[in-house]
Amino acid sequence: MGHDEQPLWRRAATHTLHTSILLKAKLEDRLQGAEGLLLADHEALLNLEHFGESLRMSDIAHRLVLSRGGTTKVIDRLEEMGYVSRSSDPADRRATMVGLTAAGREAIGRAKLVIDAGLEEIWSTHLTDDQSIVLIEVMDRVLEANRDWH
Amino acid sequence: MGHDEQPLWRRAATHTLHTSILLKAKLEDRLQGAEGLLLADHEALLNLEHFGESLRMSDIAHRLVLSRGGTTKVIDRLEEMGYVSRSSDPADRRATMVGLTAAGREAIGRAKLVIDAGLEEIWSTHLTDDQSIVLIEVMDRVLEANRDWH
DNA sequence: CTAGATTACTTTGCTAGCAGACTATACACC
DNA sequence: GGTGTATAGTCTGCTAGCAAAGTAATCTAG
Repeated sequence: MGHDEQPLWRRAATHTLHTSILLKAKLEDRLQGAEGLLLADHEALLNLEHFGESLRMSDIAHRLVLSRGGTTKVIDRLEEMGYVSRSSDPADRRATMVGLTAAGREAIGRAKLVIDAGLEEIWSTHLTDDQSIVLIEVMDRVLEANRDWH
Repeated sequence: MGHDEQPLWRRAATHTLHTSILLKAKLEDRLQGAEGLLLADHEALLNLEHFGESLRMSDIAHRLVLSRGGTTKVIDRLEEMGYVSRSSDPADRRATMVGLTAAGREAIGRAKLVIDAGLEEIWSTHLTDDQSIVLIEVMDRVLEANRDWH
């Protein structure tokens, strides 16, 4: 075994890919079990919380790196759960504004506990601060360099 | 902005998650465009290449961290493309052995070029060797600690 | 040797998300 | 104004993958 001659960055890339696919599944499983939310749902709620609580569909799509159709479905789900509400933008009647409801704000609070616990269990005991800093740097840089894709 | 008080490992975790979701999509898009293969297909082929070229379905499922049903579909696809062939294990007739065909071996060669080019474009210019080593260490450790899940 | 339990795989029904078509509104230029 | 073009969102198939039920072969007890 191990007659591979892979450059370091390639091994880093494949390890990162494998690990994060598994962990995404694990985290999503937790969140869905506890709150009936997908990670995409949670991200949408977080974005609404952070950015004015009233975003247009296309803004949400862009922030979630999701197709327009996918975003429609995410917001459909959240609206059905009573966590967000749609309203028409009077200034541009093509646009749909999405806002958090009170129930949505409560859901964020509960979800945050689940996510934190999950991430902590998965990651915290395995990461030193130095390693965390490297990860943040690298991921930021790579994300920025590839964000425009698609 | 940035009145967040998140611990470092949490930011590292979320950055890693976001980045790798995007990059998986980008890489898969390349591979599918060039060879009509999904990453799961490619992983299956690689596993067949590395481990004796004849694995049982359940071995493949385990290695790909995929459900049994999902594995059936992956192998269906690859068989239809002529890259693998199924045969019954004479020693245990419940089992299905999957083997690479010559065309499958060629496909691996072509896919490797696509994957390498994609990974290189995405990662190589952004990773120093030191950073790569940190990533490999961390991802290995985290994967190992969470592998048993599911 | 045969009844029940286990294992290996496939099939079926479901959900998430994409791509592309469609509708409605807004803008630009004549 | 009117006409062409771009944009916002939704709708309609389609695919990947899961979970759970179904089938077939093997093992274990008695």
